[in-house]
Amino acid sequence: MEENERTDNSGNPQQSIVHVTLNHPIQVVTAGGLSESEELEEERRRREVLARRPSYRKILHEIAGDDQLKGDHHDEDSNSGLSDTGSETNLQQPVIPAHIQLVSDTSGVQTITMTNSTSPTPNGSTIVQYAQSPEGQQYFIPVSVAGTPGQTYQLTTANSLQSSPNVTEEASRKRELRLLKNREAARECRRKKKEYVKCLENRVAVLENQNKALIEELKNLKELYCSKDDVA
Amino acid sequence: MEENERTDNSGNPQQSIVHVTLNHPIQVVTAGGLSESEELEEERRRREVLARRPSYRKILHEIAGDDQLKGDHHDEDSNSGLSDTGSETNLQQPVIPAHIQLVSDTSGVQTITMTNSTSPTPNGSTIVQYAQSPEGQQYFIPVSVAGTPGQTYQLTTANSLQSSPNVTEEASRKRELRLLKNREAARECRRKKKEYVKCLENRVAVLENQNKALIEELKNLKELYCSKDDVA
DNA sequence: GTGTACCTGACGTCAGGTCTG
DNA sequence: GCAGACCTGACGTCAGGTACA
Repeated sequence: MEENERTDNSGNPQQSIVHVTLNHPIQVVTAGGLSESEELEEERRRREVLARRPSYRKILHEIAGDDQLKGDHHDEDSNSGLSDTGSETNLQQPVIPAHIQLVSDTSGVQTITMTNSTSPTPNGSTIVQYAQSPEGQQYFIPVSVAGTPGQTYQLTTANSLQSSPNVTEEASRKRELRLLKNREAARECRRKKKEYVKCLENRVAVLENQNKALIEELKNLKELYCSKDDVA
Repeated sequence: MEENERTDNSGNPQQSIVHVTLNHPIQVVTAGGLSESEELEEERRRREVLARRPSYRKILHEIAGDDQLKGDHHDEDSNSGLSDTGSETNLQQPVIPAHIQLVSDTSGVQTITMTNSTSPTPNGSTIVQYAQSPEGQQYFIPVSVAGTPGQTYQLTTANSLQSSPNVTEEASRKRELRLLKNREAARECRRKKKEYVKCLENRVAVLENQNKALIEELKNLKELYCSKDDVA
C-alpha cells in the first residue's frame, strides 16, 4: 500500500520534458459595451469544463480546437454553493482557467489570451541534492512530514543494505529526476495560479464598472421615462 | 543585520504558542438590492488600504473601529515583473482583504464577515534546511555546505567550536520557536488566501448575475419605452 | 536607527488526484 | 485495470517586507 518513495523501476533515463506547447495565442476581443450573451456563454462553458478540477490541457484543446466534446452538463453546476460565511462547502469552481489571460481595461474591452508554459528554462542547472549523506549514505531528509500523522518515510538507506550499490544509485537518480520534474511543474503551477487570481481580480473590477454603468443608464432611462409619463 | 539561520537539530520540547486571537466576528449586512454608492465606497476604501500590501490587522481595526486613518496612498506598488506572455496590464488591486468574507447570494445581499485563526496546533519536528542561491533559486543544503554567495548562513557546527553548548542550545531553541511560529503563520496565511480567492470567485459570479439582470431590465424598459413612444 | 514580531511571496517536497497509453 | 506522466493542494522553510516598541 502506497509505499511512498520507491520510485518506479523501469529504467528510463529520459530527460525530455515533453511539453505540449501549442503555440497559438488566441486573441478574442469581445468589444466594448456588452455582448453579454456571447461572453456569458463562453464563461459558462469554461466553468463547466473546469468543474472537473484538473488538467488545463483539456480546456486548451477544447477552446483551441473544437468545443463541447461531450458537453451538456450545464445545470446549476458551480453557481457558488457557499451561501454564508460558515459554509466550507468547498466545491471549487475556478471560473476562468489559469491558462487564459483575460485582460481588460476599465472600459469593458476584454482580451482573452491563452498562454502556455514555454518552459522558461530558468537556469537549466538546478543541481540540488537532497539529503545527501554525511557519511556516504544517502538518505533524504524528512523535510516536512506535513500534517498526516501516520507517515513513516522510509529512507533509501534501507535499500543499500541489501541491494547492490548500483541499484541504489539507479533508484536515487530516478528519484532525483522525478523531483526535478516536479519542482518545475510546481513552479509552473504557481505561475498559473497567480495569473488566475490576477485574472479574477481584473474581472471583478471590470464587472463592477459595467455594473455601475448599467445602473446609471437604467436610472437615466427611468427618469426620462417618468418625466415623459408626467407630460403625457 | 538579520539574525542568521543557525540550523541545528536539537529537538527541544518547547512549544508555547502565543496567539493573538482577537475574538469579534463582525457581521455587517448591507441589505439587498444595490446600495451601490455605499458598497462602492467601502470597496474603494478597502482596496486603498490594501495598496500597501501587508497586515490585515490594520484593516481589521479600521473596519471595526474608526476608518480612514490616513487614506490616500495608492501608488503603483511593486507591480511584479512578470510580463512574459504578452501585454499583461496587471494592475493589481486585491479588492477584498482575505480576512473578510464577503459572501453574497444571487439577489445581491452581501454579508461581510471577519474570521480569525483558531490555530490547530500541529506537530513539531522538521529538520531540514534550505539554501538559496543563484537568483531566487532555493536549494536544499546537504546539511553543512553553507556556501551561498550573498547569504550569511552561519551554521551551528561552526558555532559550537567557540561557544558553550549552552549558547548553542539557546540559539537552537530560539530558532525552533521561530520556525514553529512561522509554520503556523504560514498555515494561517494560506487559509486566508484561499478564502480570498473563493471570495473573488464568488464575487464574480454575483456580479455576473447582477449584470445579467440589469441588462434584462434595461432591455425591458427600453422596449416599453419604445412602444409607448409609438403610441404617443 | 535598532530590535522584535508578524505577514506573505516564492520555493521544493509530498500526497493524491486525473489522464493517457 | 495498470502504470506512468502530469497537475495541484497543502505543507514547512526562507527571505524580505511592514508595524510597532
